[in-house]
Amino acid sequence: MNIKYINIYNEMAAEIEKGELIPRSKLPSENELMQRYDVSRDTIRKALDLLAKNGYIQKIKGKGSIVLDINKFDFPVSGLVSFKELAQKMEKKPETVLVTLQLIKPDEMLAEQLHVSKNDEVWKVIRVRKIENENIILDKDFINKKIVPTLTEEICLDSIYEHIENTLGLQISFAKKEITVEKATKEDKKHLDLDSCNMVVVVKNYVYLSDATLFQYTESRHRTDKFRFVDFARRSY
Amino acid sequence: MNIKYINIYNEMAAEIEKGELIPRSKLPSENELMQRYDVSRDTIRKALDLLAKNGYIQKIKGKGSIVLDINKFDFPVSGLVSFKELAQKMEKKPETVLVTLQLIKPDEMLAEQLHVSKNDEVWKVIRVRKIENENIILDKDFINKKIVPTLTEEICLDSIYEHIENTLGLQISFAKKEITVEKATKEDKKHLDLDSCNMVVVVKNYVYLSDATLFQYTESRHRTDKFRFVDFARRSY
DNA sequence: CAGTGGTCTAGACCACGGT
DNA sequence: CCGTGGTCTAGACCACTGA
Repeated sequence: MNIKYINIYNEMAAEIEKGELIPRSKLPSENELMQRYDVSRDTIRKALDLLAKNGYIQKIKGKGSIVLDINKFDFPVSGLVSFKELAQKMEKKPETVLVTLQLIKPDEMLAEQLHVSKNDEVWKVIRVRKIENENIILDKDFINKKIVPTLTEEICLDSIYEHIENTLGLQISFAKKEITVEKATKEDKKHLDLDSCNMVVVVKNYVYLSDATLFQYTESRHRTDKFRFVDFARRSY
Repeated sequence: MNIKYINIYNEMAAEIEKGELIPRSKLPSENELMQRYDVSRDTIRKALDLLAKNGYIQKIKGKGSIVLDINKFDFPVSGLVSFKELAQKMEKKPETVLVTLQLIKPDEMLAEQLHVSKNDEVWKVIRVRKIENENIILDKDFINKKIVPTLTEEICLDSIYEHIENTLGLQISFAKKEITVEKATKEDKKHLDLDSCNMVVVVKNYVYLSDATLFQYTESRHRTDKFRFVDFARRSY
């Protein structure tokens, strides 16, 4: 990227994560940062706004910006502590099993959820996520075939997102999530190692590209004891 | 507020919510909006950035901004569908029962969570939220007495937040949330109408003021069947 | 090509905190 | 009082879209 304020953001975010900028200490003032990076104040402000939005710093009028303690925060990063991150934190190797990969005609409900007609084709991908040989998460993905024409077993076992962004050059832009707790279905019981309680946490995810087209609907069904969602939220009028 | 871009944001957000700006249609261009509101482009862009951040619109380079369908989105607003909002959507009268209101000395864990010393005093507030005569949510609040010196039964039954913002003039700025599913404790069973499963959704909330001081730790324990969390998330580098 | 949004600049004035 | 961040302006150039 050749965008100055994003470069500055990334540099400063890295410094905070590495602990080079000490939590609770003051950041250099905007004027100082202007000189240090040799950019205009507006550019510095854009970088600082990004840092603030993502929970790295807090700006206080008349005083300055202070570094927040991201470790005490148990860092949110992406909102959802995804399967990969979860596995990394537990220092265990994640494993993915592909259960289903097929093209289907959507039923009425799915057609509405994906904003496609009943005659369009949709990829249906079902994967089981394992940690320490236990089946923890059941991922059900539905992807508009018009947007992603081909999908292979390798892509599904690796990362569908990477394929979309890197190979197809599409930009994932925003998503709407919904989290509920539901009774486990027969499908859940079949694929997951559930405890006696038979409840699952269901994360429904509608994912949009940068041109606002909906391209994927995902349902992620988690074992309750392994589920954790962390969120950093700023007030916004 | 006398801040132009926030006024413009509020006006446009209201138009979208009322349906005066039609979903999937194009917004006027930034140039047009500059003239319409008689402000600079930067001001318009700040308003549009806020709209984008909160899921009202999507900006597309080279094309324009389009209005997103917030109804299809089942609108997130504040992230967490709080007790009040939940009750409003169900068109039922919410009811709050105050179980505990006292000053305590924090134990080690709480002292760390609230960043206070063991000799400081902390308000402990426990409330039960009822809908249709069922006990749905158990709210446990711990508030730094240094920041909120007085707390009465009336305030707890109304809204602690309103008291803090309106009466004390403090600004709530950001929060960190964590959502997990846990086995119900004796306290949960005592106060909530649980089903056979005895699980609760636990929402832990660390709330900060605009000067980055932590002033409240809240634990909200929900009956699983009445819990729902909605989130709109934009990608941010 | 013209129009759009994205980035960047330089300068102005304000409200706030602390001296 | 000065230094801080917050708001606002005017103008410039770029990359992208679509005719």
